[in-house]
Amino acid sequence: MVTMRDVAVRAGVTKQTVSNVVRGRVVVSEGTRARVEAAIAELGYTPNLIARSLATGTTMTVGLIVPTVGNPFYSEVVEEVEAQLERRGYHLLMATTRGDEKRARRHLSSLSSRSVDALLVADDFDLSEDLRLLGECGLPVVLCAWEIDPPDTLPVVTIDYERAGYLAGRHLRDLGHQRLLTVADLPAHRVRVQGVRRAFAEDGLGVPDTSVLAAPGTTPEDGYEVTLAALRAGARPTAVVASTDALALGVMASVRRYGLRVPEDISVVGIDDIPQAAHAHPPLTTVALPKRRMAQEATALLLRTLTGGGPAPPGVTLLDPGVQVRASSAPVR
Amino acid sequence: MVTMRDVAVRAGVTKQTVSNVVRGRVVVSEGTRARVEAAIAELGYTPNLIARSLATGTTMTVGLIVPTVGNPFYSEVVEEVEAQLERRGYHLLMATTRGDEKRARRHLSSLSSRSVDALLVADDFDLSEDLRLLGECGLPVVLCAWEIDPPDTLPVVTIDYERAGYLAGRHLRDLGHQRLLTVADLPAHRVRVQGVRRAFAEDGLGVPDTSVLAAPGTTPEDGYEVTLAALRAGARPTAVVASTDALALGVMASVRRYGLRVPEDISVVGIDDIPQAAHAHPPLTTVALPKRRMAQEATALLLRTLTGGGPAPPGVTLLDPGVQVRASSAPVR
DNA sequence: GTGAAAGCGCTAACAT
DNA sequence: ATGTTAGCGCTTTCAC
Repeated sequence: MVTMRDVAVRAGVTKQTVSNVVRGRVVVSEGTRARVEAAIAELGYTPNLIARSLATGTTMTVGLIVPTVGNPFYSEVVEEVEAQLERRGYHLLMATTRGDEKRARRHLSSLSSRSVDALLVADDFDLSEDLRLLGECGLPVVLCAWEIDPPDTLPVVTIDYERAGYLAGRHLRDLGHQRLLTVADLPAHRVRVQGVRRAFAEDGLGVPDTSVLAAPGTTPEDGYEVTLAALRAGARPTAVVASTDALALGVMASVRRYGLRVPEDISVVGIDDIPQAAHAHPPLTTVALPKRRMAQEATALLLRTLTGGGPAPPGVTLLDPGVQVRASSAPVR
Repeated sequence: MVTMRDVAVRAGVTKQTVSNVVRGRVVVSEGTRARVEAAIAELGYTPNLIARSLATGTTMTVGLIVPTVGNPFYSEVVEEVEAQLERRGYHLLMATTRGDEKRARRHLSSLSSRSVDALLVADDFDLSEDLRLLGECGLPVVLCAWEIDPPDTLPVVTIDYERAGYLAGRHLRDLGHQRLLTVADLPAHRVRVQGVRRAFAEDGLGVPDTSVLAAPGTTPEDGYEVTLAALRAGARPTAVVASTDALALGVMASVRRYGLRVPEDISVVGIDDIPQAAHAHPPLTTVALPKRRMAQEATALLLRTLTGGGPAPPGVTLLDPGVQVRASSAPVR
C-alpha cells in the first residue's frame, strides 16, 4: 500500500506538504505542487480515508435507517437522500429495520460509534430509551417519516399524515359519498384513519368502527383479502379509503372480483402516490405524500448541521400532502 | 468522548486489558473482567470503530454500487444484500450510478480508498479502465446483474438474460404465436431480444427488425407510448414480449387503450417478475429473474473472501431464469 | 494474565 | 512556503 510517506520521499518533501497538496487547503508553491502531483501519479497514491477520519474526527458518511427499501415510499426516500448526500460529497451508510425494533436499536448504537457523522432515521419506533445514548454521543440526528408521536427533543421532518387522511375523506365527501369503508394497516396508520373520520365528522357523519378494517400488512393482497371478505359479509360502501396505495390496488382488485366497478359502483382512494398508482386500472386517486421533499429537507437539515450551521433545533416540520385526483373516484350515484 | 484509556484508568488496568475484554479474544481473569466491564458500563464507553479500522485495516463495511433503488429489480437486490451482510455483522455503504458512468467511476475510486473491505458492483458499465485500479488496491470485487460482456478478470454472479429472452419467446411459440412484437430498452437489453429471436429461429421463424421497438427507457409510459404508436401505425402482432415487466405493464395498457384485449387479442409477456406483475390486470406472464438468489450468491462470495476463504476465482456464474405463467398470455386464436 | 511499546496513515498546530 | 512535533484511539507484538 502506497502511503503519504512514500509520496513525500519520492517528491523530496515531507508528509505535511503532500497533505497540503492533496487537500488543497493551504498554498503550495507551483514547483513543489508539480513534483508532489507527479509522485502521486507515478505511485498511484490514494489517501487512506480511515486514517483521515481518525485524524479529523469526521467520516463524510451519513447513516440512514429505514424499515425497508422494497417499498416504493422508502425507496424514493433513500434515492433522494443518496442524491442529496452525493452532491455534498457524503457517503451513505444504510441499514434496514424490517419493522424490528431490536434491529433498529442495534443499528442505532452501532452507527453512533463514530462511523457516521450524522444519522437520519426514517422509521417511527419507540426511541425513548435510545435518546440518552444519542444525546450523549453528540451525533446529529434527524427523524423523518415519523407518523406516531415523535420525541420532542429531536428535529423531525415529516408529513401531516392526519391531514392526508382528512384530504382523502374530504375528497370523497365532496363527491357526495356517505357510506365509507376504510382499510388500514393498524395501528401504524391510525392517524390517517383519524383524518378520514374528521372529514366525515365535519359534515356530521360518523364512520363506525365496523367500517374500519385492519389489514394485516400493507401489500395489495392484504387489501384484497380484507375488502373481499367485507363485501362478502354484506358491506355496501360507495367508497373505500385505503391507508396506502398498495392496499388500494388490492381493494380495487377485490371490488372488481366481487363483480362491482371502480369507480361507478365504488370509489377507491389511496394515500401515498407511488409510481404505479398512475398506471393502475383505473388510475388511482390518491393523496400524494411529499416524500422526496421530506427526504430533501431532512437531509438538508442534517448537512447544515455538519457544515457548521450549528445544531438543528428540535421540533417538528410538517409537510402538506395533496390530493391527486384520477379515475378511481367519482361522484356517488 | 470516553476512550479506552478512560476505562483503563477507572478499572486500574491498561488499555490492552480493556481491549482484551472488549474483544473477548484473549483470556482475562474473572476479577479484572468484572472491573473493566463495570467501568465500561459506568462510563458508557463504546469503542471507536474508526480507530479500530485504522489499526486492523478492516472496516466491516461492504460497498454496493447500483444504478438506482427506485426500481423493483434493484431494490430487491439491495434488500437481499443488506440482509446477508447484516447477518455477518457487516455494514452497507451504498452508492447509485443513475446510469452515469462518470458517477460510477467516482464511486469506485472513492470506495476503494480503504473505506470498504469489499465491493459489490450491480451495474454493467465499461470497467476496463478501472480494472487496473481495482486490481492494484487489492479490494475484493464481485460483479452482479451484469448483462453485457463482463470482464473476465473478476468473479461475476449474474443471470442468463439471453435465456430469459429465449424462454419468453419459447413460451409464446408454444402457444402458437408467430407475429411477434418486441419492446425493449435498447441497447441495454440487446441480449434479451437475441434470446427471443433464437426461440423463434428454432422454429424457422424470423423476427424482423421492424418488429423490435426500442423504448426510450424502462417505465410503463415508455412501453405504452411505443406500443400504441406501433399499433396505430398498423402493427398487428398476436403477442408482445417486453424486455422488462414495467414496460410490459405499459404495453398492456396501450393494447387496451387501442381497443384490444389481453390476452384474447394480444398476449403480453414481460421479463423480471416484479411484485406488481402478479397484481396487474390481467396478471402478467413473465420470465422470473432470480435476483434475490443472485444477490445472495454474490454476497456470499464476497463474504467468503473476507472471512479468509481466499480470493474468489474470476469467472461467470450464470443463474437460470424461469417462466412464470399468468393470465396475460394465451394460445393464439 | 497483564503491561509496555510501537505503529496504523493521516492532520493540526506551531516553528522555521 | 515547508518542516517539525504531536497526537487521533485502537490493536499487535513481545516482555514480564
